[in-house]
Amino acid sequence: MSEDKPEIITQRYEKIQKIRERGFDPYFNQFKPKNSIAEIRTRLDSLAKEEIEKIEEEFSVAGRIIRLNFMGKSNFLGLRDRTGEIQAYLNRNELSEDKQWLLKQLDVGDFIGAAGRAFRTKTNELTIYAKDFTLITKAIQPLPEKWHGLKDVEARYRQRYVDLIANPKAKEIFKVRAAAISLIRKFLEDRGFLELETPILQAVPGGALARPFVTHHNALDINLYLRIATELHLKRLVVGGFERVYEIGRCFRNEGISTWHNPEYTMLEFYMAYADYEDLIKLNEELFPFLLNQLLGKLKIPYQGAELDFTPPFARITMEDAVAKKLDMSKEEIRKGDATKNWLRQKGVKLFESDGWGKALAAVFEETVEHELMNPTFVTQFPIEVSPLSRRNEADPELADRFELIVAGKEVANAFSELNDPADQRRRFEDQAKAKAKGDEETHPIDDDFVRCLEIGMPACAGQGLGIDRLVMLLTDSASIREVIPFPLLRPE
RNA sequence: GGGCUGGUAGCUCAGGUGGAUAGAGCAACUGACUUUUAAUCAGUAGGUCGCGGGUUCGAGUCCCGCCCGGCUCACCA
Repeated sequence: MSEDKPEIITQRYEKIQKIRERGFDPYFNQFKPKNSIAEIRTRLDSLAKEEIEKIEEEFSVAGRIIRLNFMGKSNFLGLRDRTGEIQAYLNRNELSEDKQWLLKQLDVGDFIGAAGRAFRTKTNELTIYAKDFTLITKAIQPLPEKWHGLKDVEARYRQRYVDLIANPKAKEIFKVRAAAISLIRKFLEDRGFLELETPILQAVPGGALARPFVTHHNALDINLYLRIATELHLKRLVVGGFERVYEIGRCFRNEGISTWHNPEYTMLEFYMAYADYEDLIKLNEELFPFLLNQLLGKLKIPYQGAELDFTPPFARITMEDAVAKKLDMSKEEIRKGDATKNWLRQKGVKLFESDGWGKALAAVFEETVEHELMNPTFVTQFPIEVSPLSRRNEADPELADRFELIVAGKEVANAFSELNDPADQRRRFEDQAKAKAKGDEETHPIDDDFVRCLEIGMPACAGQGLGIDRLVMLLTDSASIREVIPFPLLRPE
């Protein structure tokens, strides 16, 4: 309560003092509401004025005051709990002298409890006719302006608790997020998948190509990495006998921040024995329609001014065909690699000495085709060179039985038939090490235990990673990943 | 890191070419009001104009540097 605080804050602290002096507790915790607001609305919303007046039952609600209309003896308070909003009515003449005084101390943002019969006002608004009220929590900070809300993007993320109160859309996004994750669990568990948790702190950060965060364990005096993927541990569980296993968990990548990248993000990975990547294509064509129907009730959804059509089957194209068509190159030219590398050099894309035709193809794809694919599209048959954990295509060992699901120009899922030949896996790791030695900054580290694990024997298997945050962006028409993460990473204040 | 763009009251925003005490709405404070719901009416108060320099008789406004954002490119799942 120093002099430099805004006047309004000082006033509120003084108010709290006065409330205490008058014998009220500004942080009272013994009010137990009997009813949720949604429950009351479900019962009474459809009833007419006369029908409601016949109901003698008293309802008791608690919530945050989101609106105050005090007009002399008649006082209306808009209340919001986790389930909805309802209005309470208080007549000053029916309150004790102390409560009349306390009523005048209330501000938007406070929590109160109130009980009474229901009625409809003359404007037909369902209202709780409260004969008394209880102050539950006094708020100090005023809430943002009532009809513009909190607009300042930085303030919205830094003080998400205010954003959630002031902007209904923000709250809605996180409800959709929670519902989507819940439905994904149901979808997988209905198909016999088991959810297990694998280490976040890892000695070897594998399962993807990305720069990790480093941390240190004091007792063991070793450096550990925050996981960049769950892949290798989940496959270890498949080897151990969990033939259908998944994890929804946080992954961490020490890379740039953008509207599609947050340093920590949530990924679903699942692995399915006796399946191949074609089976996963079918599974995705069930999963996405399931989610969309449950959450939005339709398969064509708006996204940033465009329309995304999730009606299965989704489009399919091989990476080579896509690039060959886009740049008017023959597949033979792509396999030689010179044409794609030249194209990349012309575009100013950095190439490493170790890069082969596969890296070049993948880079060209990302430069040209990827961002143009709006409707969900399976891009299949990735080069082995960029797929160190994927099974080789039987007909063409230069390619992996792999696909990425691209939506709105962004990768939403990545899946493949899993490599389970330990000798091949060791060679792939060694190739990665060679590329690293030649200067490639992003390679997969050698994981000897994982090779040993494959020697124990992993059944034929397919697995997939799916970015939950990006999925929620699509479901909620959000332009930035920060909108769908409650507390996105920001520079400290 | 580059480009563009922003930071003015608790919140949302105004403040051509530099000019006198920096404005509005909401929120707040005082009062009126027995069915309001963007309540209304009368009155009051609230500001290191992101920070630091500079130019000028005079800077919210112009110049330089810095801090913190947003979009975008680069980088990257």
